Amino acid sequence: MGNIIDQLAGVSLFDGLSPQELEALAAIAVVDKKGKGEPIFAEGDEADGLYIVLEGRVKIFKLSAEGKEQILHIFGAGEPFAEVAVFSGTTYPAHAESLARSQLVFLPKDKFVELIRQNPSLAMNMLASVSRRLKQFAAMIEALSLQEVPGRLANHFLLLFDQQGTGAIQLGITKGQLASLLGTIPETLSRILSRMIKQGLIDDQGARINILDREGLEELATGEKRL
Amino acid sequence: MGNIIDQLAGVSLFDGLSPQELEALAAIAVVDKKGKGEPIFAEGDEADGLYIVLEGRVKIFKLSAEGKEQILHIFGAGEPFAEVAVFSGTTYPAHAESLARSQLVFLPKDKFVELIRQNPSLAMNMLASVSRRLKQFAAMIEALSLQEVPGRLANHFLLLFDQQGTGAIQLGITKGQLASLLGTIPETLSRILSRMIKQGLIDDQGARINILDREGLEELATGEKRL
DNA sequence: CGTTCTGTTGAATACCTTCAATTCGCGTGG
DNA sequence: CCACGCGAATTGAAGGTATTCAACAGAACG
Repeated sequence: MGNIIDQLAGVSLFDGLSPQELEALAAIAVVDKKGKGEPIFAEGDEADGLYIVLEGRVKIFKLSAEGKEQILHIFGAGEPFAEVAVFSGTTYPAHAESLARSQLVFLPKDKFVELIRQNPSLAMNMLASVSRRLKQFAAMIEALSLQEVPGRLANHFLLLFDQQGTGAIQLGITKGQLASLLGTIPETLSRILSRMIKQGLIDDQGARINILDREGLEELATGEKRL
Repeated sequence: MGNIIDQLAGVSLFDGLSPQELEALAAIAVVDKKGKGEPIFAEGDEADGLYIVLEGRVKIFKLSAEGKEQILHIFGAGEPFAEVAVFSGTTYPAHAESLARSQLVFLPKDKFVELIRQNPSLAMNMLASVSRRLKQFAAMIEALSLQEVPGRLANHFLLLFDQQGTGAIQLGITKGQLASLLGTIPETLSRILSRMIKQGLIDDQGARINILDREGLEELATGEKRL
């Protein structure tokens, strides 16, 4: 199917690959569809390869003994995940679940490693991708350890603001998921949102948040001020 | 200096490289010595390359606005750090400081990237290294978000137990540094240690800790029990 | 129109941090 | 060799932030 090749060509991880190389990729690719809420793999599962999201959304998360979840990442179209599985260890280090009707590409470990070996550009792209991920995780550790929930939330809003270029932010996920992404629980998030509203920092319209006072959020994020 | 080549040959990141390749590495390597407490780079500094610890210890850490520090990693002999700088972004994402009299090798970004391009094995080794790091960070996020300090500490002890293969653990760092690594402060660590002692889980001899009840620590780490 | 999932709010509690005061350990200099 | 001094570690009391548990409101969905 030329279709798969076209879709792979749009994945930034594969930027700079020749048509032949893309074809080699497509040759080993397996398309997989998942419904909303359907698990993709569980932590500890045998790791046979990595995935790329063609369509939909996927969450990567850890679970505590008591069932609390910490979302590590939410991936959308064009993003690869579980690359770690290919290069380190034999099992997946976290859970993956589809958040919507999704279309995925699975690339088997062994064959993919061969392609990387033969392909310096692909290797560099992989390194860039994993390194970016590492930086994001470092920022997450910093946030969890050195900031309180209001600061983390303010940070998140500012990030979305910059990404979306508008004061009318789309969360893109439920508030419960946002709480889990920030390392807290829905109740706490709800309380902090209402405090932010009371102070005129934001306006809450459900899945859309309006940034009313960017300055104020920045002061929260840097710890200069508190709610 | 053949000396440098020998030392680089002992670095696992360079496993599988031919003598010529090692020589090419040595040709671009710059040796650097740092004293105890001396900064190596600061977060936000222009990132020109990566480092390898030949001797000594280096801590990588984030700082909060109020000056609290979160240690991300402590590296010893043979370990590379700041690889991220080479592949993603132009500035270092955290601070680095020497914890002892250290000898470092600096590898300039541009030249090192060239070597990777020409060297699939080196690329694979780099990918494995960064991926391992990513897994460690994921575990750290999990710990910070889903475990309380006693659980994190128990986990850390169990890790050292397995690494060192003996119940007489050497911390290798000060308790203050351990606190920062676990995302807490010395006072809290101290209190929890004394509770662990009271319950007969461990015995505290300063820089050495004796594991008296591995089972009990595991129950703490999994959340089955609390202090 | 009812059922279910998501989100909100309140009260009580738990955990960790902050601040302050000692104590301990150890290297340095007398 | 001992005494001093300084940083590291410990301990206590008070306070703050986030979680837990429970009840309820609201939105989404069939």
